[in-house]
Amino acid sequence: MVIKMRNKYMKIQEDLAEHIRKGRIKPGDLLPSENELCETYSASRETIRKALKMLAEDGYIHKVQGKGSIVLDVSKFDFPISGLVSFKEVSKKMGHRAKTIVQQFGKILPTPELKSIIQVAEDDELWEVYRIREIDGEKIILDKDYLVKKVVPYLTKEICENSIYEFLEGELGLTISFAKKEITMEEPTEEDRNFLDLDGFHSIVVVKNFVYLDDASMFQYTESRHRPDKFRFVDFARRK
Amino acid sequence: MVIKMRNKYMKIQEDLAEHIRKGRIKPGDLLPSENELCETYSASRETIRKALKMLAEDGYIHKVQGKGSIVLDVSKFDFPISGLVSFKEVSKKMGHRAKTIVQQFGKILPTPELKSIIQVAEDDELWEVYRIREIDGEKIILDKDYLVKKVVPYLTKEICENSIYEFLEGELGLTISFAKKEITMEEPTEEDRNFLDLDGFHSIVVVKNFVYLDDASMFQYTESRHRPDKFRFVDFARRK
DNA sequence: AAGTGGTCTAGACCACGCA
DNA sequence: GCGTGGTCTAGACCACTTG
Repeated sequence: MVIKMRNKYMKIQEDLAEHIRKGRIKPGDLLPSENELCETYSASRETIRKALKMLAEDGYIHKVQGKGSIVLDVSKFDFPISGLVSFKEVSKKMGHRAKTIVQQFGKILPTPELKSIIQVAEDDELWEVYRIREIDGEKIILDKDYLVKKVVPYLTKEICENSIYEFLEGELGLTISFAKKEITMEEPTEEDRNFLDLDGFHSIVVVKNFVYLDDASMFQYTESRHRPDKFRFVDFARRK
Repeated sequence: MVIKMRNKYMKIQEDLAEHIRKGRIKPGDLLPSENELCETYSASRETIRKALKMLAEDGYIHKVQGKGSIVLDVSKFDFPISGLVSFKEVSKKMGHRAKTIVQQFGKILPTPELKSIIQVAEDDELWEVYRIREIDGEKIILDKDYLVKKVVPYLTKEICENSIYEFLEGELGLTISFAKKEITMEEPTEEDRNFLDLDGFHSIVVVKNFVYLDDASMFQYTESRHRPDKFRFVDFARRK
């Protein structure tokens, strides 16, 4: 178990989520009222509400004033790949035979283009890593990573073959806090054609990822270039 | 002004957001501490925290325990088209000369495929609306909408030429509460080729939208088919 | 009218960053 | 050790849905 549950409201959230996933409370039904949950978990109402708010954000329930919390059909919202999820996490979920090939690994000085994307000085070195993701024997994704060396002083090819994220968070103790993601379509470049099994495809899905640390400084830029047939992005949105 | 600000925490959130947007507090700076803000706004700490939480979710600030709330560079996060945004809202923002052509309008009985997507009975009629979106004279997007007639008893071609969302929320008083969005790439169909200016493009970005009402029942399914060169999706994500 | 969720308060203690 | 944000409490009143 990776997820720690030090806090009361997290435990409550996990417990309720478990109930919903296991189908002990059925979609369409109402959750017990907040006051009832206060008694069940021996917690104050604000604490219960915090747990319910997280469940709502994750698409487990929907709250209606004066009525209650409606349980949603979680099975409908399969594979919410929204948010920050690394390839390793995704491929684990999908159960595919996935493989990563580190195609390029080294240090570079920022090109003018990179300098405008990541906010770094002229002489701030960057790690440049190209990784090819193979699923069921086909080269599907090309990941181009750029990391600020000042923040990540140490990196090896072996680490890149596993998960860079795991290394950064586990070994280096860095806290990745938020990211901006941008999805567009592009013509495949020469590079794409060389590294990927593009067959007859005439376009590439480009996911640009701007990753920030806890102190709100950007330290990583990733360009994920996907063969279009294997790409899928799911998002759960609430109207404000 | 569309947004109502009945609540204290919303007013505080709006006020702080305004300060940040106007640059009165600069990116990288810290917001006043929560206790200071309590005094400034004569509010309790939980109320201030609720306002700050919303600012954090919208990407205005980033909170660090023991340190404070760092102001982010909002101008970096341009066009957050994430969430539920209708074509009319988007085209207004973009300032493009946009036009909508209602290509098809009528009532149908659900095909087996539609029945499995929207949960409706065999004899529940659906509105079927095809709309073509023209930007700068080019046919870029094909929107295929299916709405449950039991929920939307009345609809006209004229309404579809404007915004269906505005009509549903304004006139009918329906509350759209959440949606699941799915982005994939497909080969263009015969339909796509007929209705859109596809030129040499060999793929189509398909955005499937499953829209739910306040009572957690699905009432609309929309398939938005975009020419790939004009497509862009932006998402702001936080690591949990 | 009763019960639900939504907002707000005042106060307490904890975990973390920094000097 | 101080000040920061993070969690939790108990109680109050409001807004909304339903019988």
